[in-house]
Amino acid sequence: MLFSLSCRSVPLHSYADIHKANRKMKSPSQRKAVKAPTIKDLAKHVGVHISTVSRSLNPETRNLIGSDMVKKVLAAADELGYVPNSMASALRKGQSRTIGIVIPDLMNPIFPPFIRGIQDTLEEAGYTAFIANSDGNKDSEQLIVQKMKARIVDGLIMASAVFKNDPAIRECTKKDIPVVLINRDIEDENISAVVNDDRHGIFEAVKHLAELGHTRIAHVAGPQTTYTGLVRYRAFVEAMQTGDLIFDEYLINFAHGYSVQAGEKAFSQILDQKMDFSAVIAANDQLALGVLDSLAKAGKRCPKDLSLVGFNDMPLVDRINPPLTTLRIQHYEMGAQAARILLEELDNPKLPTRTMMLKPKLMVRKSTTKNKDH
Amino acid sequence: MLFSLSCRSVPLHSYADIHKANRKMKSPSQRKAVKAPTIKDLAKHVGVHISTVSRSLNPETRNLIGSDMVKKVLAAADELGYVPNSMASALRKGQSRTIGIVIPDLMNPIFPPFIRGIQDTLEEAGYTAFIANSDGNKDSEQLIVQKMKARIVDGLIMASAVFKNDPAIRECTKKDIPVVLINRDIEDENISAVVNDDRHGIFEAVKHLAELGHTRIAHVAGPQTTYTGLVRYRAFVEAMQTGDLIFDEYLINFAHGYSVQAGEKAFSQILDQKMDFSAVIAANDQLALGVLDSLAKAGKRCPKDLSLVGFNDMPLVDRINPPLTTLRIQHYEMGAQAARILLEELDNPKLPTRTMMLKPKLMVRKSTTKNKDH
DNA sequence: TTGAAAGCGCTAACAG
DNA sequence: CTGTTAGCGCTTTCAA
Repeated sequence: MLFSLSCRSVPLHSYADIHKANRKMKSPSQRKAVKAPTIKDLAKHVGVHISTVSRSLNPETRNLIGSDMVKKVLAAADELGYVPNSMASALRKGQSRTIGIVIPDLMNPIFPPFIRGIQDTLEEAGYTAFIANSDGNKDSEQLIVQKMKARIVDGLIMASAVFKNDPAIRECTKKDIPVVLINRDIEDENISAVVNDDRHGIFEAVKHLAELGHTRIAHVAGPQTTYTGLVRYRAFVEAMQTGDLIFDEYLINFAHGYSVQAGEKAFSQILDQKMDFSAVIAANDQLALGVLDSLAKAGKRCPKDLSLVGFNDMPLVDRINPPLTTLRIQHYEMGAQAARILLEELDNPKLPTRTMMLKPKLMVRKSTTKNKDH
Repeated sequence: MLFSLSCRSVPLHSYADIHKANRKMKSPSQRKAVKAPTIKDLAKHVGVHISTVSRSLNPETRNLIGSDMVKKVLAAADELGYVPNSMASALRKGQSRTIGIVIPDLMNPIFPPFIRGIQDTLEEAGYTAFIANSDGNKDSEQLIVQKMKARIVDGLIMASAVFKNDPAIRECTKKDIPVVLINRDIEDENISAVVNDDRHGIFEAVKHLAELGHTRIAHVAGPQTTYTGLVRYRAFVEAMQTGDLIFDEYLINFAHGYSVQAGEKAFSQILDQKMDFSAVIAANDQLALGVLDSLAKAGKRCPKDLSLVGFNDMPLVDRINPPLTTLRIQHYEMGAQAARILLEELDNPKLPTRTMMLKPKLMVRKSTTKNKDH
């Protein structure tokens, strides 16, 4: 009953708090209905015991029952429109065939493909998912996990894991409910994860720019509190220190969030330094859009005055002006993999955890071009 | 220092930190399954009967219990980390505080805001949602509804209702489980719906173009098997037959789906007729993108040679080339309204059904301009 | 104000 | 092969 999976306001952790939050709940309605037939009705209709019906209905135990009996039961089920009550079954079996997905925000375009990948994979295994939005809030994330557990989810896929010391995750590992991280790896717990190979992506971007003759490359980094922000930043530094590139830490600035505005602000500050550089790699597409805005305000143009590479390949960035060179992440496939791993761990809890890394693909478009000063 | 520039209020995490954390990591075998405490454990811990605990926990029945008792129980619940098993409660109460959402495809960018609106509203009432994708398939939709009912959802919000004679919907009304339609109204059943005012939107678009001097306007219509496709088409015809506009049915062509490709094909066929027109309204943004592609292939340019209006205001269409004039739908608000209506019907099953219409807003951008031939 | 007891619908031993 | 029985964890009469 205490249920609300997405929480944006005040952090609430105690049991009492949860109930307080729900006090405005409406009173239950007595909906009169043609109440759904139960297994009992079915049994009566066929003239056998309910356990016979149960066994006939379950493919795993069907072999225990005479095939003509099975046929009769199935026919009756069809006739009455019987649908088993999965709550009852879940209660009895102690597993709900439900998993929880925690993401920061469904409206962020990178998440729908993740989720679709998860859902499609889960569905084949007869599982369903609850989706909750944490809005990047550590506290609400913890509350969500609590509520997910109330729903007795069999497992969890988290895309919003805070980088380190995530209490929500600890909560799960403690109770031994399997968790798979997606898009974020965490190193202080023993948990499986599916991540994009950010390092590879950044190296690809740098290589691409280097081949175009760029040597002085700036980086609008993401918040270093996020996995992607940190990993891409580190990869950038590493990549720039190889080959004939000129690494200059003053060409790096950190955005305060993954928004267009944050990108614009961060890049403006780089621009204000009046330093020499001919290309920039943004930690994601949103930031890249901000770079574009900042550039426009400075009266400069992309790619003529500056080459730009994004990260994510969000929908429509191939049609903006100029079409953005960026790294395409296998979002859907990552979701599917995460689901697969979770399913396996559900099946065999003693399985060792693993981290799977999928490579992104550089989509070369019009926002990058040869360095003319070269 | 540049680095500090990026800090939020949260501390930075470096790899060094992580390794440090790693070293003191517990071995995986230490993960013990501590099975969640039940109400029984709680009762034992406090030394009272489970029904006392149940009553103390539930705000509705809490008044029946001594306030010091309540306090003790709550404290114990907190201490043990007790989270009630909502399956058990659902089973007992015959109501799950869960609702189902059926959409064609989560990856279609118009749906996430719908869902977020629904989720946020539901959350306040202590409800959660299951989301299922029907991929526009009538059969899978019906299957989904069946599964949802197995999950004992208390109600349903459907965005994928086939326009007419939807068996899935009939199934629900038959069983008296409340349904709210979103983005699609249905005429042969008595069901509440929340829709965008498509007619208003099309009229706004036509008016806008008329004011720019366009008189011959084409329409790339959506599939007439969909609610939006049909309603927008009809509105277009109606709008064109008022004022000084020149209506010509040969300037209308129907796309076979809501995809870019379908839009391109449909518009190419209009173009092939070599007729005179200076503007086009596409039934949605995807189709509008197709129009842009078709136009480019024909060596013409927007808005110089043709003004274009889309529908939906998808993310980033304001940044494509040219920024698309389109109609912004209140997706999030529609979702919230649908949830509100469902909640009310859940609360009071005898409530008369209603249809709510939200007005879209014309976002004038660069894809429309004055008709120079005028 | 609290306790006892009866299930919600289903599954899984254990018998026959 | 099929029936009996005992719950899963919780809510809710009905008693006390």
